[in-house]
Amino acid sequence: MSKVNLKELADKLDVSVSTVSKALRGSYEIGSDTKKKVIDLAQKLGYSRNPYAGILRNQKSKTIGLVVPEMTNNFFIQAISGAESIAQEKDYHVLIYITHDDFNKEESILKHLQNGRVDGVIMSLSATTKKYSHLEELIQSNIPIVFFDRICHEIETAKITTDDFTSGFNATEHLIQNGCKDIAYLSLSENLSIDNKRKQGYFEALNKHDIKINNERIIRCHGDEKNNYKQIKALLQGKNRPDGIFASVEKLAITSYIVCEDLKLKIPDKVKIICFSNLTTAPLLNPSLTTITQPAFEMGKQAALFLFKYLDKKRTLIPNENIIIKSELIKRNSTRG
Amino acid sequence: MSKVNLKELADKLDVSVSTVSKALRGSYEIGSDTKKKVIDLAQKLGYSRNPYAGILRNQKSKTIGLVVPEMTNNFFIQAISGAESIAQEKDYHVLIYITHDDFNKEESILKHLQNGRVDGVIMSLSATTKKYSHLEELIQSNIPIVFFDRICHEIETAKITTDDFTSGFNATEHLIQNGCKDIAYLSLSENLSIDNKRKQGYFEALNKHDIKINNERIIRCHGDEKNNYKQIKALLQGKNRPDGIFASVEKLAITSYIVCEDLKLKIPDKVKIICFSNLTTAPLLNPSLTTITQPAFEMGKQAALFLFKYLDKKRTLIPNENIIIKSELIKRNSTRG
DNA sequence: TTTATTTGCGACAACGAAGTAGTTAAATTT
DNA sequence: AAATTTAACTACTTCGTTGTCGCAAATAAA
Repeated sequence: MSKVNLKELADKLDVSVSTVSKALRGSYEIGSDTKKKVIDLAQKLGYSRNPYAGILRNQKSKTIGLVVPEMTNNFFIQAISGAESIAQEKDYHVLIYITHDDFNKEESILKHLQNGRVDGVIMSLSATTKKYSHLEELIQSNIPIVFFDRICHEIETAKITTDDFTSGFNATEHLIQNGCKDIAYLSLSENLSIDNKRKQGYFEALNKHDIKINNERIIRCHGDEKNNYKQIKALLQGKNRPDGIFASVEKLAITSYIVCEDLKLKIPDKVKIICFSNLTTAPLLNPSLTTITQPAFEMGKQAALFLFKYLDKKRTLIPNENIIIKSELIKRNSTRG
Repeated sequence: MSKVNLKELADKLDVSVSTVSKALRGSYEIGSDTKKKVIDLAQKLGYSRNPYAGILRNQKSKTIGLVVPEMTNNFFIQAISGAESIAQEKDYHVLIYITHDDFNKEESILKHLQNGRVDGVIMSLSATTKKYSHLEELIQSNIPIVFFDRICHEIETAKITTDDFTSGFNATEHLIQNGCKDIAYLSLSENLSIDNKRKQGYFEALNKHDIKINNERIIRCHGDEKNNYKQIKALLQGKNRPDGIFASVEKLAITSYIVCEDLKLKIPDKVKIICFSNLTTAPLLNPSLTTITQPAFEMGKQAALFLFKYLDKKRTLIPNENIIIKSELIKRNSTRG
């Protein structure tokens, strides 16, 4: 820790600690020559305010917590960057916590945050989260939460999402329009509202085009990488494999690509693939991947802006609000008709 | 902030604040029945320790700062994850700061960290950093730094890198062995030791195979995306274009792919590409990308372990130490001979 | 029984900054 | 010249927690 504090400055200048403190924050109570002396010495000795003393005094940590399920997903990286950019502007610090899609970890992290380490939280739910009492407890501890992407409907606050239903619909319709008649949906978790909305969009599109819904085409990819690989392989190697895949998240599309390569299934000839993704290399894949690209950076930014809006007001209860930012369907070769 | 504190518990139980404090931390000084009463009430009222009071008292923030140039690079993401995993184990919190490869931002971030907000820093230098006084100042403020990847030789501390020289050599030799006679090196920044080492390895390999070094083949890709695109395009569209590209970082390889697509240059027939990269989609690119894959997660972990080793000892001066973790050359189609 | 020792707890002083409520002295008004 | 205001500064408390020291009562040793 840096050692020079107000008292040291005060002693050296033969003034009181209060005077130094006030001089440094430019109080009108201090004469301009004293002010100058203080500021000069502070500069010279490299004084720098101890943040924790101020936090204790003011009960504001100037820190927000970012709780995300994983970092190995471009969506979250970009969202984090978006939130971080706003935090830097507002002179806030960002603590990052990763739940690894594990409910217990999520719970323990939120419990850790209850004690005021952060002024507010921006978060995206873990895929295994079904109970929300830990979220309610946090809010009851006067720490506001703003959700983005994997939101929690049950909690009253601001929620930033993309148009999951519409995008799910569009993605599915895009496959249909390119000739798919039998489309599988790769689901990440039934616990997640975004997954359900995307699936609803998928159902709706099938309905519109008079394609019968086949529950066997809903693949629940809840497990780890290996497990997902197995499931997708099982899906694709059967005699009556689907001719289209709609992956609800990036990593499932990647796994599908790998399965197709291993099974020597040509994309898009034998099977077409579309997915929600923010992969920068999507255009460079073999074949280039058709994606629904979410406004991740913007979502992170918006989440931060909403949080700060209420932190500034010192309001802890954020009223319900659903902010929806549109995704974009980018057609590439993996769905070419 | 949560409102129940030690005093409230003490009042309710008719004991002193000290007793409550000690009971909660399981001190031997407190009788077991008192202890139980305190713990039960704390539980019931949802007491949770104010971290900042403790930090102020103990002069330990239990927080480390992670300063990285960017997040849009899988290497850093994985390294961050590695460091974060150790921090979670050690019950430390992680503050993340992004310099965006901007020296001024890096300087201002480090200045912010001088006041003891963090107990230590793990960092990777910005590409535009040439002066190191801000780093020295941080250490003089008793905040230890551990470097990883983009290290600073001028500062005495632990440094985690990969075998950049050898990997650079191997990468270049791999291109040569697959038939390349004229290899360009895409450099990120002359300020970075890793870049220079990789380049030295490149030189060495050229020497070994009696290929004359041509300074025009060192492409300084210092600018933004667009600029890099322009430079790489200029490199590849001339009549005497190189037949191999060694990109020192991931994003330059991506840009090279895009340029090749735009110029209709077949990889690897017309030009072979290899690069340092931790891209998960490298095997799925068109063509699959030969990479030198760095042990990013492990490097982050090691950096954290070294930092904690000295934080535990309360030692602020970390002696010079170079930890080198080997990278792996993964041969794929972009360099097929 | 007297003297040590242990047990169980409380009072109090940090930690560093900030701000309230004084307290002088000088400047201004009456 | 007395009364009032203002300028410039200081003392002290607070934030919540920790830990040292001290103190009494209970227990053990002499």
